[in-house]
Amino acid sequence: MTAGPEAVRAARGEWRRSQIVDAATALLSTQGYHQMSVNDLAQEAGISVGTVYQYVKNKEDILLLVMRDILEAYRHNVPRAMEGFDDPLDRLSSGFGAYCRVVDSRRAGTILAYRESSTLAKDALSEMKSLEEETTGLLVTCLRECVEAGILHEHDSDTLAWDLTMLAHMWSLKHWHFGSRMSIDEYARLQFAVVVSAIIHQEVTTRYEYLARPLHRLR
Amino acid sequence: MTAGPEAVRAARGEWRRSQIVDAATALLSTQGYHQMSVNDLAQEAGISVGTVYQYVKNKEDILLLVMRDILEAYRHNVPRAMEGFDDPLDRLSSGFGAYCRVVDSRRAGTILAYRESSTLAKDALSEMKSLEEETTGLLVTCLRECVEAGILHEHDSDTLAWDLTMLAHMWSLKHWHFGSRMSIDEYARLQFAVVVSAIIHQEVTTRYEYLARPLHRLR
Amino acid sequence: MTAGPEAVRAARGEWRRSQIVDAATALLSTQGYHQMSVNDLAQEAGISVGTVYQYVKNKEDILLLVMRDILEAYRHNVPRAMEGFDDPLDRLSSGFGAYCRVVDSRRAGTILAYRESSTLAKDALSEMKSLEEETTGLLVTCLRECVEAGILHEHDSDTLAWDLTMLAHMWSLKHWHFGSRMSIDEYARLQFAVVVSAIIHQEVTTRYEYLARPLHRLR
Amino acid sequence: MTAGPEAVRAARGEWRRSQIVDAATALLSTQGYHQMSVNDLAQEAGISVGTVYQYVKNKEDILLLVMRDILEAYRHNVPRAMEGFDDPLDRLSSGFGAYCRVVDSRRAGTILAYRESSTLAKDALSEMKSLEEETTGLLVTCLRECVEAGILHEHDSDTLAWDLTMLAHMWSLKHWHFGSRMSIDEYARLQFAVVVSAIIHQEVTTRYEYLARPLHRLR
DNA sequence: GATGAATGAGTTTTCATTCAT
DNA sequence: GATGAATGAAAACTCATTCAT
Repeated sequence: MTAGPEAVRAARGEWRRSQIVDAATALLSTQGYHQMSVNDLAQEAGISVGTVYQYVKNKEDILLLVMRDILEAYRHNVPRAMEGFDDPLDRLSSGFGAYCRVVDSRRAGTILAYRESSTLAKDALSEMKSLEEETTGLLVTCLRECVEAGILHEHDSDTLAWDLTMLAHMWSLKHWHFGSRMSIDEYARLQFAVVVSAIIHQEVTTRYEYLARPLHRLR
Repeated sequence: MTAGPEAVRAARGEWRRSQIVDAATALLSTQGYHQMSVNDLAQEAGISVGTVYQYVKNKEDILLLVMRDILEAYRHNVPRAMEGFDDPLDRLSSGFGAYCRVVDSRRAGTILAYRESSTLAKDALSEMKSLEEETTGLLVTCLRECVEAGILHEHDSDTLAWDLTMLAHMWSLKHWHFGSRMSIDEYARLQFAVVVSAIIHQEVTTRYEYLARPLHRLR
Repeated sequence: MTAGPEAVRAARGEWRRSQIVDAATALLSTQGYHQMSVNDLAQEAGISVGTVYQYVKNKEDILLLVMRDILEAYRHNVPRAMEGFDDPLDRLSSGFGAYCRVVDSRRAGTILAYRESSTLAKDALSEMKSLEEETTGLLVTCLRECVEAGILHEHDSDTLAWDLTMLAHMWSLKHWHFGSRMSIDEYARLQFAVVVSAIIHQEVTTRYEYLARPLHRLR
Repeated sequence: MTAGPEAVRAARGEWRRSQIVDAATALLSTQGYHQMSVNDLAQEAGISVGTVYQYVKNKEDILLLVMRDILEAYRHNVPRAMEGFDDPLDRLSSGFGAYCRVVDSRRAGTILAYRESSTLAKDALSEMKSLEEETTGLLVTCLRECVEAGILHEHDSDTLAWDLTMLAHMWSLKHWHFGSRMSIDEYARLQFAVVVSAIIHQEVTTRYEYLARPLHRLR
């Protein structure tokens, strides 16, 4: 069962592109996008400039590849982590935890997304935004379900979903502060508790203590 | 009482530098630091390139000037807003509000700080970090005082202070989302409530309802 | 009578080279030599770059092939058109007509010869020049025969032969002007009349009216 | 009477641009446009690349400058040479002579116009064409006046004007042939005679023998 | 002190050519 | 013989910085 030549080509393309993404991520974490020359990138990736341009349209395309890689990781891991939970707050917690773990696994890339999104052309930027909104949308939905289930108070779900997202990103953005003080799982649990305890119904706090235990009892 | 020639020089320097900061801020809000050429900047400022370089060592120096301008605004406005309150939670609320208003008044600059910090040289970067920590430190102190006063539960004050800072910055970072939905004052009040209601003592909620009213009653 | 393997190889070579010339001619008519990449050429020819380089030393070689193709067409068609005429002016007219028709059939190539001759290396250039002089030489000879036959006045045959050549090329070079106004045969007849009527003996004008009818009676 | 700073700037611009045109003409006469790198050009002109780009938008702009220089020379010299003649055939002769002398003075540029016109963008090309047509138009008008004055037979003035133009250009295009055999003035007289004697009225040939002496009596 | 023309190192991108499969 | 991915030298162009006026 031999694969056709297009399959081979596609596979090589994937491989090359991942080489490029890896090298770019490595370089971009220590320097800015503008500081990184394509020649440097090629060297880091162990290939020639010409080869880079065989798999990438522009330098901007490299950025796009890196950012798409992160956003795709969200899009893949977050929904998967939310499957199989009947309780909406459990679901939310699991989703947020997954989100944080993706952030942790691509810290450089997350920072990049903040730093360089203005570099992207109009349509690339809106592609990125809609990918981001897709994942945030899952959190919004889940928050609404918690309200319907009587777990959380009526509130501005949009804002709180963005708060969760932002606090997850903060793990990257302020990693120089948090990295040495706690693990990503502790961080996720802590920040989840901050947001949720602000809106949880008094009556169910005990039931969900394992998720959103009052902060003063977390440690 | 004539000022010496050095005083004249210093004053002119101040003036020129503020011209430069203003022009840079204007340009940087629509384009990145790397997209902004020093020629553009000079034109925007209405002076010549040569003059720019008379008051600035580098292009990086311009960035530094702009960022320092913001951080100085924090350093000046936040403490001033915290003066004259006996109650530590009132003080915290007022400080956070001031912080948010500075963020609002220099939205472009705030984004800049995230985008371009990697551009800065080592020592410039740590100067910026220590300026930022100085202001965050005020919030940390205040949170501790709230704990001592029995208003807030014992908690990780560092983390929560950074949460407050981060959520303030979020007004800039996600302004495309929030800008059209609420005013900066509503935003400040909302986010303050989120963080504080997570750790406020049950017994004092009523007393501080004007500050940290449960979210479901905020609107 | 089986052909030896070298014969097979030579035949394949011919075929490949003609593929290349055809593709090159097609591309060169819409874009310049420098704008045409060897990859484009290979694609147009339906073969791979590697194969192109198996039958061609350089990119310049491709240019040479195309130009040689035109000059060979002159070398082949012009003498053939001049065969079988007793009268030297008839012969000249037929030769010039054939020359014009070759120009018309390879308009792109003719322009190319003007555009890109500076691209050719020294020896390639002189090869081209001597091929061109070979054909022009036929016209020179014929003009001289006309003089000997008492049809044309004594004149500078070299110059007039080049005039004829140049005016033939002009059909390509200014095709945007002439293309829509007359056919190639009308054009050939017109220009032939211009040159010949300048030197024809008064006494024979009537005899040759079918060839070099005074311009004012041409239409 | 001091000139304003804009005047100074404009003058410098003129000077720089003429430096660039001169250097470009020199290089382009020995190599093609594509072979000429902007770095080479700058070196030849004795200035830096940066300076070149301060006075020129693109590399294509350089080509444009060179070609415009020639076409402007036609536009200036040809009408001037045609002034002050009552007789239209005298006028035509003088205009053609001037045209040929411009060709001679910018031989490299004339070849360039043939070689590189396809390199120009659409609108630049049509600017060039209309400049060329402007000058050719003068010849067309003059030919028509000769017809009206009963000097020349009714004929296709457009075609003959282009023939004159083409034959003038030929002095550049085939200079390797003609350059060593005659002067530009002899050449102009010869080619003028070729074209005109094809259409001159029998009755006036004697009158204009100084202009269009039958070719067999030219030498 | 102010100006802005000049500089040239450095960046992105292309493409002729090679060579392992 | 045929393929086409890989190469890297070379080109156009930019822009931070300097310095003569």
